[in-house]
Amino acid sequence: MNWHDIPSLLALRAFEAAARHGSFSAAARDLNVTHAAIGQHVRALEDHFGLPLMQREGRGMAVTPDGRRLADSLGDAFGLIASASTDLLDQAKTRAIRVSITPSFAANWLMPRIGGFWDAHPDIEVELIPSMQLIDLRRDNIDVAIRYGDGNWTGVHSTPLLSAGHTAVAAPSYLKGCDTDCLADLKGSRWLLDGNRSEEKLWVAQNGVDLDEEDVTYFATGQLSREAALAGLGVTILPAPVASGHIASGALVKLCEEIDSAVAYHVLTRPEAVNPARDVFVKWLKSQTA
Amino acid sequence: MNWHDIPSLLALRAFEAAARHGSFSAAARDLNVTHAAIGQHVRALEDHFGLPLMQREGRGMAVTPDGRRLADSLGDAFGLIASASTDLLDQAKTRAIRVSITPSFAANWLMPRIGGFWDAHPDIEVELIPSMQLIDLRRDNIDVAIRYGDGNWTGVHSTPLLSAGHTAVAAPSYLKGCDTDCLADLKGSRWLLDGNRSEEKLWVAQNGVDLDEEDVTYFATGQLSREAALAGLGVTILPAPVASGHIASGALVKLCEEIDSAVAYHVLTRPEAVNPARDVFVKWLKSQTA
DNA sequence: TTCATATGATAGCTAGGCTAACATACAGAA
DNA sequence: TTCTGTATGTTAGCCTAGCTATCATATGAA
Repeated sequence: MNWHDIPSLLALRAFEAAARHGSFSAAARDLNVTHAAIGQHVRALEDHFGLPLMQREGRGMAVTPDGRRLADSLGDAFGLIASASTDLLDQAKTRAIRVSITPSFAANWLMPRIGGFWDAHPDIEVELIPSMQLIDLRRDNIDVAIRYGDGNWTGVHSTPLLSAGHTAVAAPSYLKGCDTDCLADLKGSRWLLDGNRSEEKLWVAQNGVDLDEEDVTYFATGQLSREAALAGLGVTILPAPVASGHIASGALVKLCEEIDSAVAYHVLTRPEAVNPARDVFVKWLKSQTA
Repeated sequence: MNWHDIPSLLALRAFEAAARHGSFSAAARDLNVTHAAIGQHVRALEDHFGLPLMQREGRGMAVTPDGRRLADSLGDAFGLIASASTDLLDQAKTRAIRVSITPSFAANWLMPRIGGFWDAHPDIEVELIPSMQLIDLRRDNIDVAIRYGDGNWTGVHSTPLLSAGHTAVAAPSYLKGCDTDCLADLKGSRWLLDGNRSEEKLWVAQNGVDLDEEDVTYFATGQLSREAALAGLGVTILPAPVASGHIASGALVKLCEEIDSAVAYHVLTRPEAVNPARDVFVKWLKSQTA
């Protein structure tokens, strides 16, 4: 396709609108520009083709036979473009929004609540994608990601969803009635920690417990350390939203909780991506923590 | 047609080229932009539609099924636009170029020569439009105008074609052998002048003849005054190119001629209008005065 | 004649489109 | 395995195509 002989697509669009309306002013209103812009485009096309396309007729403009032929072809072409665009937008509206969440957050916070979203929005399908890492929203085609941290990530828009201070918990069977007021009271316990979470070790150290002098077992994932605690094997540390579910069910007991934590669960999105359904879901997420 | 839901036409063009080539770099070469421009456009479209359109595949890019559907529609649409544009350009190439000339210039300078142009360029049709006034090239759909004056017109490109100093002439039958060296020698003659040409009166006055003391008849048009002179009724003043034809035929005798005149015949065009045939004709016009 | 609404013309503004430059990734040749 | 050519990814910053604002003239209805 030799684009050299084809004039400005914006000029062609302006001309097609002017020809369809028989008026520069009406075309301007249609395209949200001034009549001057339409006029300039049409003149430029007449210069490019070396033929008059429209001419004055009273207050409006009449299309010449040459102009009529061009306008008809352009109408067909832009009609195809409009149809293809609309079809794709409709298709995008029907696809599930892809949400990346950590497995623990999904199990303990989101799943218990997602039924409410489905009830309220049966027209919006949500595809939950468990993932442990911070992903690339664009490359991985993710609409929303929920991640635990300080929210200071580049390239995405992040808003805090809910606070997630560290919480020390253990199974009732492990505690056997032991009383605790602070982390230091837990000295001598068996610690079950996620080897990846240096923040947890820091929190414990900052609260009077030297982990180097404690009985600590490090697990490859937080899920494994959590399951070990649920089995009554010792004390573990969970983010508050994850812990709350287990505590409510009585499977774990809250021993000590971090107040005013800098870390939280955040909602990550790409604002340049237009997606109304994604926006509805994010709004619902935030309504669950109000 | 709701243009609000339709993304940038330039972005759609970039995407169609990338899809057709399976490569940002090849599309860039096709459209004479950088691969970065293509990449940005495709990403912007993916954000607009909320769907991936192309994805990495080794060194090139593969089109997704959604992208393929869009690309096919765009290919059809841009094909229509290309066809319509090319057809109109071809049509413009075949139409006659419209040349506006004054009747006297046509009769005395152009018509004796135009046969040479037709012989050299049988493929270019020239439509001669006699007109007395300076016209609006665009409004009147004129490709070339040839006009007499100082060339200082706004809104058009003018280049001098041939000098056109004033020339005093009379029929041999009127002169009856009278000898002249300058205009002053013509005192006492009957002057036949175009009432519209104040420049001619000025020239005569500047060369020693007070027309207020002469026998002067003013005509409504230059043609009438010229025909009166051809009939032997007196002395008239013509632009040199108009006079030269009559002098060569012996119908008129040159009495006195203006040297280094500021006025000339000029070729007027609109450079913003693209028209190769017009350019060929203008080039030929200038070759006739080299 | 007056008034509303059209197009014509153009100086000047601005943001969409692009480039330049540097990055990483892929694939084939040596 | 290494090197090289060529692909895409990213982004700061430039710039001109596209537009607006403004004032002009022209048209047609009241």
